[in-house]
Amino acid sequence: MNPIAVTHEPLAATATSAPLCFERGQRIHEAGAMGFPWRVSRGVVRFDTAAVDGELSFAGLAMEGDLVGTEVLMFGHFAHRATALTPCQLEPWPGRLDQDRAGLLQALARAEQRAADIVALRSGQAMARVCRLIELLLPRSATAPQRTDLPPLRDMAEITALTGETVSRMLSGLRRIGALEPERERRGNGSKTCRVSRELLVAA
Amino acid sequence: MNPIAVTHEPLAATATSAPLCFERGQRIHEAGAMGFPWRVSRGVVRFDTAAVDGELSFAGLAMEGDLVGTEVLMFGHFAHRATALTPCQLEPWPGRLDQDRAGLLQALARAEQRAADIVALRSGQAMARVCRLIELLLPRSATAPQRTDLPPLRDMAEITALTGETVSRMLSGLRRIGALEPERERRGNGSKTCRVSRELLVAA
DNA sequence: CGAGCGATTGAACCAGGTCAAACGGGGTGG
DNA sequence: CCACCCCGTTTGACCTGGTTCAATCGCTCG
Repeated sequence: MNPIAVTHEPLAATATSAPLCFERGQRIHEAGAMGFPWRVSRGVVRFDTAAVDGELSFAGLAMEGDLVGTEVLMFGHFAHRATALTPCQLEPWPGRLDQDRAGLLQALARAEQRAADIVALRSGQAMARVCRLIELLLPRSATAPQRTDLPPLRDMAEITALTGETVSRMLSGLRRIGALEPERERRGNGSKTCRVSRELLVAA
Repeated sequence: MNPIAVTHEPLAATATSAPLCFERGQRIHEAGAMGFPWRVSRGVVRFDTAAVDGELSFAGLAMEGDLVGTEVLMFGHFAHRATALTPCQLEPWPGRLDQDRAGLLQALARAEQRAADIVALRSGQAMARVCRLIELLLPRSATAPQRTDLPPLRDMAEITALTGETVSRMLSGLRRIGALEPERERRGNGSKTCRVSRELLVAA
């Protein structure tokens, strides 16, 4: 559908220097597949890992500036499945193959920060978790309009360790107090753009 | 008490090449303090970070082989408070200051693994979480006796996102079925060494 | 001995899970 | 064009696992 978006195989093989775009829900790479590391230049990426029982389960997020799949430089294949949680854009990393110590250090610090974020996303009351998640999904630039394509309920539920029903109830609550407003003009895919009021969000 | 253990200040300043030992509960470094990165050679370290409200809250774990405080190489100070969750031993990292790309890559992969572990520690039923935590605290070597100094209830509660009361009930349950057995001969500090049956643990 | 603190246990409560029904919108086939 | 289906979402009613509050215990240290 999106002419820019392509499937994993060719892009992983070419490691072109052009950034690549993915739509909400699109697979970026499969666990165990081979490829190269990426850097998220826009959007949010979801990781899933194979649990002991073989089931894939939520394992983490990567956001603007984070690296994706650095483990291929060690193990030769991706440890997690990566999916676009919001429309997002990735660029090959490192741009040049010289040893990028500073980049790695930064990635390490970011990874730890991200881990702390995720712990926070799964702690506390249901409403607070959902609000934190929405906040995380808002575009980083403060000037940008506060609107976002919310991921499917199922994703939000797995990320916050709640059930879909509970997330739905929380979203309803947010709509009721005006913190969240559905926008007309839905695109062909199931995405539902919402206008978000940051103030009401943190208040809720 | 332990003659090997020393407080944070001197060791952070010296960055000696000798490994350092900490007892259960001992502070390793404070958030915001200056110092050098470490590598955990034995035991488990707990991180706490200042939340938005200024409160310190659980943010992660570092286990055997993980790096601690690499962010000082970027920011000049520690991002988290680090505390010894079990008796543990740290060594300065890197041993030599040449660019250790492989080490950094490994650290990155480990950090992601750790993040996934922690997500797992805070998901699912209370009993399962407590069991997973205990398993994580067991010494890594398969040959070693399956015993461990359990951290204070308060720590276990914060790590698993449960209450102290619930953790206590779960531990009582594990003792009842013989998966956990308190050992006599308690040391001076509050530590309670326990014998653990891995089989019964995973069964519970 | 008594103070203090963590751990344990009990009882009541409630936030969120579970189950089930209904809704809505997009796609498909007639 | 409409009928139908599919699937994600919404909403309600009920249930329960874990929290909360509180009382007690046990150990350590003054």
